[in-house]
Amino acid sequence: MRTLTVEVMVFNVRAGALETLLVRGPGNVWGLAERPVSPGRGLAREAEAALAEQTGVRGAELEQLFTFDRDDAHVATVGYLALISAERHPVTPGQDVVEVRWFRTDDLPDLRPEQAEALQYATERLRAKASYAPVAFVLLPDLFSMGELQSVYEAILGSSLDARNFRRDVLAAGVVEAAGRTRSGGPGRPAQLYRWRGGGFSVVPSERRVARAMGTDRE
Amino acid sequence: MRTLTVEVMVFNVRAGALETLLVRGPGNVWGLAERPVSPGRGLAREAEAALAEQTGVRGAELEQLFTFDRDDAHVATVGYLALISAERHPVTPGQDVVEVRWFRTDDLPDLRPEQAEALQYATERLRAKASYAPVAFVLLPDLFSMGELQSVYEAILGSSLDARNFRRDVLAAGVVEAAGRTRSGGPGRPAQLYRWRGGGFSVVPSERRVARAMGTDRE
DNA sequence: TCAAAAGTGTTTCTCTTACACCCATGT
DNA sequence: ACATGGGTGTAAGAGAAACACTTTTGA
Repeated sequence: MRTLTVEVMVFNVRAGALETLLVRGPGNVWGLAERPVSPGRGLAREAEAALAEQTGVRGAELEQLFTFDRDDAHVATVGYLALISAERHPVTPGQDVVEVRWFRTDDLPDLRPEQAEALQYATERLRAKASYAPVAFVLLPDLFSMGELQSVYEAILGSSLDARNFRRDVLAAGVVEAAGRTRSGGPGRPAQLYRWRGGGFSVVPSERRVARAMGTDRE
Repeated sequence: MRTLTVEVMVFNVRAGALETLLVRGPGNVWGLAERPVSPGRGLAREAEAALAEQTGVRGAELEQLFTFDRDDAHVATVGYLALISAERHPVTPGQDVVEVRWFRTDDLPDLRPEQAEALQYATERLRAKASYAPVAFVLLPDLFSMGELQSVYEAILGSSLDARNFRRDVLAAGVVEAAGRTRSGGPGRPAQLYRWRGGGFSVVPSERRVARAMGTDRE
């Protein structure tokens, strides 16, 4: 009696590109982490469970996206959106899962058309969300440079930002504080490091709107 | 086996106030139009059916809002939002319905707490929607004055707008055309009448954003 | 003649964007 | 030396908000 399921669309940013987490089941077909809903447990809880069971990812922030029609036996599915750092959340295939892998969002394997559509919608919502909620901090380590912060936003928004405006607006928004340290590491001048300060993390956006959104409380 | 239901939150503007349509069932308790979902019919279709059966309202534009957790027997409910003109849509109680009535949104009867919460959320979403979608035209007759258009927006947004800015921005957006007639009727100088021209109808909004939003296509 | 709604432009301020050069390190 | 990313300020244009008075009707 699988009348209702949940499914989870998970995103990450790596090397300046947006990535999606998919699972490959016994049928050798890639798809989203999903799970039938049992009464009394709460939809968000079920979505967390689906994600934990099938990919090993725990503790992600989930946001309900949309409830999609499905076929006759499987009436509907409630889609959830999550944004996590791949480094902090190693994935391990659960039972009934052959493989779990990140795919670049612009280069996905074949998916069932409903899921491809749902992912398309999720990408749009994630972009919109970046302009009103401080979405990037879950993806970054505790200390990060302005350049890293900016490139996370560029990957999510799919467009490039002006570094001077970005820096000015982020600092003016006061959502970030200088850690007082710098990091040399690679080539180029060492970067000042920042840490995020603020309570929590959580449409054609401007740079200032992105910056202001970083100060918004979760949801 | 009522695992999934739909429920419909319907709004209207009358006398400058936002109103909500509620139904009173056999238990003498007020609530939203709702209905269990049968497999294979589509959620939006079911929501339309719930509204038609219980209130007699047909042909409303419905937008999916959110899927809410419910109790154990009744796992979840998918909430839909509709905005209709009370004048154009007379209500008639359906079978199993004792009474159907409009209530001012700021003066609702006792409702089950989940439904009161859902309505609260729907009101916020309606306000947000007014700033990006041309929401008011479903509420107005074919010919209407600037003042009427403005007061519909004021009721939805819950705040007052500057008449000069509103007029300028609405005309500049080109979503409305002068009908060439005026209407005397009440006290005050007769108003120029306008009709809406544009394809279809369908967050802290400014007056210009409201005006621009009137030109947006459905959804 | 009074109350009530309609109509009409301008100004100020803020927000947004575009834009070029020098600095500090690793190789 | 050179390649690479870091760091700094200003100016011009678009968008947003505030604002007061005259006009036309019904009562």
